[in-house]
Amino acid sequence: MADTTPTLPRRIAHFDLDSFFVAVERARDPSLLGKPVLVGGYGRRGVVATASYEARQFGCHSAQPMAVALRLCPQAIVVPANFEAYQETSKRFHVILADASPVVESGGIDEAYVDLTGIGPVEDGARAAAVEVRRRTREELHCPVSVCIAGSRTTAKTGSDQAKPDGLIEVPVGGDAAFLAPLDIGLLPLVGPKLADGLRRVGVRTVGQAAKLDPKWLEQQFGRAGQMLAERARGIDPTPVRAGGRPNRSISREVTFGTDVTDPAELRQVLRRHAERVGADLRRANRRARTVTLKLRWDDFTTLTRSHTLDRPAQSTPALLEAGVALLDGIFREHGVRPVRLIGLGATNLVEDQLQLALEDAAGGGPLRDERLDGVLDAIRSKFGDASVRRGTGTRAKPR
DNA sequence: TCTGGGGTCCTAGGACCC
DNA sequence: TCTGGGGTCCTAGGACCC
Repeated sequence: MADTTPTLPRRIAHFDLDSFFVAVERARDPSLLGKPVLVGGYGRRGVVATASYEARQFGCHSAQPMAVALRLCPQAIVVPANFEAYQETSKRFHVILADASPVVESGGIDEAYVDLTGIGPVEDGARAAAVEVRRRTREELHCPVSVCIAGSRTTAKTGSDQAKPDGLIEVPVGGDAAFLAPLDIGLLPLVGPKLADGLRRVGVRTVGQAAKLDPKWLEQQFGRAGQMLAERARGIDPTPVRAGGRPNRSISREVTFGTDVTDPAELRQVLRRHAERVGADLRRANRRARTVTLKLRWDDFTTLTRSHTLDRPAQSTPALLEAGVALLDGIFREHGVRPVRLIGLGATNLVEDQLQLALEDAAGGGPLRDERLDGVLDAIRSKFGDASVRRGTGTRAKPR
């Protein structure tokens, strides 16, 4: 039997908070209003996380080395990032969005997709909802937010960028391709520096020009990215907005040292901190890692990763640490000991936590004992802070 | 000028199995 | 004795995103 339900045209909104970190800092300290502000790392190797529009006038932008930004705009005020504050404001932002529609998918700390299909009157319900979100975000959070309402995620996301700062764009139903056509190809999500370069080499500068290329040829040249580009350049993107998003596929920690580190013992200590944090995240999420990945960046910026898939999915700090240390030792055997700029530890291949009792656990030693201890340490840290307690190095007397 | 930290997804080669 | 093709998993690296 044919479905005779009239289908409403999809109305997808993408909301994007304008220079979000700066906006939060200004809500905390209004003296920053109207001034060039750089939020980011102070240290020698710091980068800009967010630049205020006043600072952008001087050529400052995010991901730029702080030293470069300050050369361009010496009068800029540098504010270290307060992630807890941003997380808190982000949470309240998502509550406002949830009042507009049940279908909200976070796209990061400062942006979200909202499916507004069928919200309010057909003619202007989506727009009215977006206007209300903008009003509340401005009044309750003191954050300007730009938005685009369109027929797909790709168009909405591209459009919210065009709406900045503090603007609203509504692409008429069926008008996605026409809206995208004149825009620079690099503005389309999926098209980063490499793909944009490849496309420009064959004379493609705008989205409209990409839409005219043979999809088969695009796929041949650029693989899956080319295949997706062929569709999205034509305004085709049926990807749904998933309420609540999806669970993480990986959990990791990494740190760049202010000064390169060569001492393996010091690196192992940092790895221990990483393992504690990754492990705590895993346990909080009730997941286990099948694979552990070590990431290393030498002083010359070459970056390598080594991973190991475990016999038994792990969650405990010692299990993660043991795998990480073995991988680190392997790299040193392979390359010799060299100055390290960055070290990271990641957990991937995550699975649901299903406790499997093995004989060695029943005997009272082994992984389960480690996990009970981790649980105690997690509880103490959540009460008294991260630095309050640390595992002794001798909790497992391991024969070598 | 000298390059953060947290993620997602894709690719490609080799091992291994049928 | 020599030679297949397909599927899946693992690993390393890279593009891309905020």
